Amino acid sequence: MPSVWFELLATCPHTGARRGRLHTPHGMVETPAFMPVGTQGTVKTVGSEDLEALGFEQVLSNTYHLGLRPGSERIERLGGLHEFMSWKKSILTDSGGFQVMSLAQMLKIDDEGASFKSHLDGSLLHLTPERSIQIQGQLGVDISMALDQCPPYPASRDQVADAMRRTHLWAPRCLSARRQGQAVFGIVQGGVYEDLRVESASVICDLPFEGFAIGGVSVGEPTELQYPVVKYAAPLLPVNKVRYLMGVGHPKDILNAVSCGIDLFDCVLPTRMARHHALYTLNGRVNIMGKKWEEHNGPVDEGSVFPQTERYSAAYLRHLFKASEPLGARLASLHNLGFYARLMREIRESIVTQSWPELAERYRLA
RNA sequence: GGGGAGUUGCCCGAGUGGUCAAUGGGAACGGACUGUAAAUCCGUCGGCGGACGCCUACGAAGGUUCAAAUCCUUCACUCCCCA
Repeated sequence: MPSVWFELLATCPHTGARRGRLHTPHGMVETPAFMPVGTQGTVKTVGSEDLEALGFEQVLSNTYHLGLRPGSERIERLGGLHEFMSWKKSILTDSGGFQVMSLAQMLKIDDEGASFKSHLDGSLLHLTPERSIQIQGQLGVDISMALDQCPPYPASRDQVADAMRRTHLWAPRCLSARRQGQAVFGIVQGGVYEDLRVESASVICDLPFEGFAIGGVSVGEPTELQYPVVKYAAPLLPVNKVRYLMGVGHPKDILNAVSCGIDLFDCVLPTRMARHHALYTLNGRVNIMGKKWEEHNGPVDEGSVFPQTERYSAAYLRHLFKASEPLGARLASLHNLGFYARLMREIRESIVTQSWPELAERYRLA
């Protein structure tokens, strides 16, 4: 048995939704699942004990950022990333592929790899597929992502095809660079072009990865373009392996993708929105800085989510943000992560109880 | 009592004759954010009207000038120094 494997428990008869379990060295992840994003080994403003209390079973962290600071060798000497951030459950790391896009202006890329000029001090970080996998191995995470080239949106078909070709070139090199027992997920590229997605899936899914991801979405394309990609790309991935949609997304995007057969998600939205004073509720996103909350002496979201945040009034939360008190960002982060945790829990239940339409209706405004 | 500095839009603060409804900050109000260089970025911010514009504004009142936040006179208030 490989260190990471997927167990499909049920499939929704009406949609493509799947209920499953992702088994990792640091425990089981009930899917569909959402991973909070902890780029620098921390889900901003919340601690590992909070993530446990919220019920998350896997977090995402980042190869590029941790490789640069404090360095993967140091983290390895300190006992690995789990030990470093005192997180006992599963960790998946992004390979740095997203930074190939987001930090493109300080990057040189060729078939060999990507050379970053560090955003911290200008020093050079050479990220090859081998080095990316090596760093993730040193971090000791449960799941490493293959290094890919994630093209931005908009990008020409030629650029997308070129990024895909390079991603395919790198995929086998990632597999041969892994440590004994290191699980690696492959990434399908191809942008918004169906034929490229088909080609990419056939290449990537032919390789012995432990799981498969759809990359290159949620990079700025409109929803009307993202949904079709997920719809035709998800079924191209093996049924018996976990399917991960990278970087998604809004609650409605997650609902859509689950119904297309996606099992795993990550997104900065709940935590970033929280720091930008936006709170998720079943009635839509709320800007807690808004004047209307000035004297609202009750929680923003009645009947919400995380007891630790429900005790605080909207007026108080607004005040914390107005006064730039860090507690505001923290409470809002807990609130939003609580919202996402509940969303995923209800998604999992709905697949089993076959109450998908009711669920979709419940989150209609979210 | 004598000498000096000052009073600008919600606040701080530039501006010393026309290009000023007035630079910059902050506050306030609104918006964006999807594998995090993001507790960030963008917009509005005297009133009315679509733009052009008109009205009211730079302590108060008068004056000089084609033209004043800017120059002169008086008054009010604030701060500093010397007695």
